Amino acid sequence: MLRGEITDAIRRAVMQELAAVGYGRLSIEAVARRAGVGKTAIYRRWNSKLEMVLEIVSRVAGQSLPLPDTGTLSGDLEILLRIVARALRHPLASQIIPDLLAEAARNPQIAATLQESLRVNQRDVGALLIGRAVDRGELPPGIDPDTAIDLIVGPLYWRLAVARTPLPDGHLPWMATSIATALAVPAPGTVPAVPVDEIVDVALPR
Amino acid sequence: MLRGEITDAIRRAVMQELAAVGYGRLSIEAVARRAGVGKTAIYRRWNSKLEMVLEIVSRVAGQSLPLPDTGTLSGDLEILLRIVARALRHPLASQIIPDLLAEAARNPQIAATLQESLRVNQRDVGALLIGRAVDRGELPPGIDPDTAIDLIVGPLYWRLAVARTPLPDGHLPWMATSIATALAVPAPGTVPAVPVDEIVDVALPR
DNA sequence: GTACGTCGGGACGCAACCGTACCGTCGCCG
DNA sequence: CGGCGACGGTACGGTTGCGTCCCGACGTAC
Repeated sequence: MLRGEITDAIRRAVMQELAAVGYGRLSIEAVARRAGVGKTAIYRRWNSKLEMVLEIVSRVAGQSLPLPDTGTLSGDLEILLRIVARALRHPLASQIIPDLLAEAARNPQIAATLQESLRVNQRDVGALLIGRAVDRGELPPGIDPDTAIDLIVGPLYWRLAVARTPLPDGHLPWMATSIATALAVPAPGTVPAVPVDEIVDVALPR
Repeated sequence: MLRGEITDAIRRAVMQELAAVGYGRLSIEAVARRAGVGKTAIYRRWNSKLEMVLEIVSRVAGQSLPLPDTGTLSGDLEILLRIVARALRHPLASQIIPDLLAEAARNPQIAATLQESLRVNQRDVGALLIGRAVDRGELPPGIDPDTAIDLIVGPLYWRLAVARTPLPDGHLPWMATSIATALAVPAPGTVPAVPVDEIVDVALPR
């Protein structure tokens, strides 16, 4: 019988170590040291560093969140933004999430796990919000959920997890309405307004 | 006299190694191996792994890009988005950028360097675009450059560097106009009365 | 009270890398 | 043509981590 308190201590230590040094430099010995635990206790539970991290992280990330219907798209968006903002402000999460996402770019297993526990969830949330808005007549039908998620999560993620600039008070409601406005922009005509290919070529030579 | 060809080979190897294993696991020996070079040649040029990476990366990232005036905000945005999209699609850059940004969250030196070579540049670009748009009457004055950057770069960065989902054809023009629309959403509370000084500051960034 | 299994701790051989030092070679500059 | 210096290569001692094994100490269930 593995003792649950020990397992919890290891889990906690992995999250802290992950935040402190990242996945790349995470070592089993450091985790054991931080948890006040023998290496044996870890190897008794997981077979490898990858397996351990994936199990622990996906357990945390896999929780689905309730999204109440506020009656307006921008209201729904504001709630979602608040949830995301709170998550991204968490000292551990704000370090671990970008780190693992970067690692996912080179490790298919991590990518698959995050895909499953994060992205699928997200996509459903996006589809839900849009579905409601379409039903209310706030948005035209036919919006791509992926595109919507880009607009909704992208700016906030950039601000909090990449630029790491603090958010002014009362910023989220503005962001919500401004995203709602952007989502309502209809798909473009076939011809782009400006021929820019040559300019781009000049700016970034091959 | 250090031989420039050797320096170039090392630079190239560092970028490749950075993309392959990330900063955390980057080792001098692996760089030397990949570059076909002795460790001596590396230590003769830089004192540490951090110093080496910072010098090489900031040299690449520090280039400022010309942003022609297309006559409309969405046109300007589309050019900027194309440039960013091309950069984020570059196989090396798309791995290195998220990795270093994640690392920056825990290493102040990396954060400072990236801040200087990337973010400052970006902020100026944002201020430039907005300034033009305000002059044309496309946007109300008083928009925060940081906020604008969030909306402009966030969705695309999320899509290409985080979610890593391919971009549908003709997506960027839509994204540009939809971002332009979002930027025009007035901030809650402070719509009309903006001091002239701020307008000038936004329109003509120093 | 006895037996079993987990516990922390320590030691193992192996591998990778650090940063330095010392080679003999080779190419450039004077 | 001679010398200086950067070159690749190799070896060094030291550190860190791997994954495994064994130990004596608990504690719990029976």
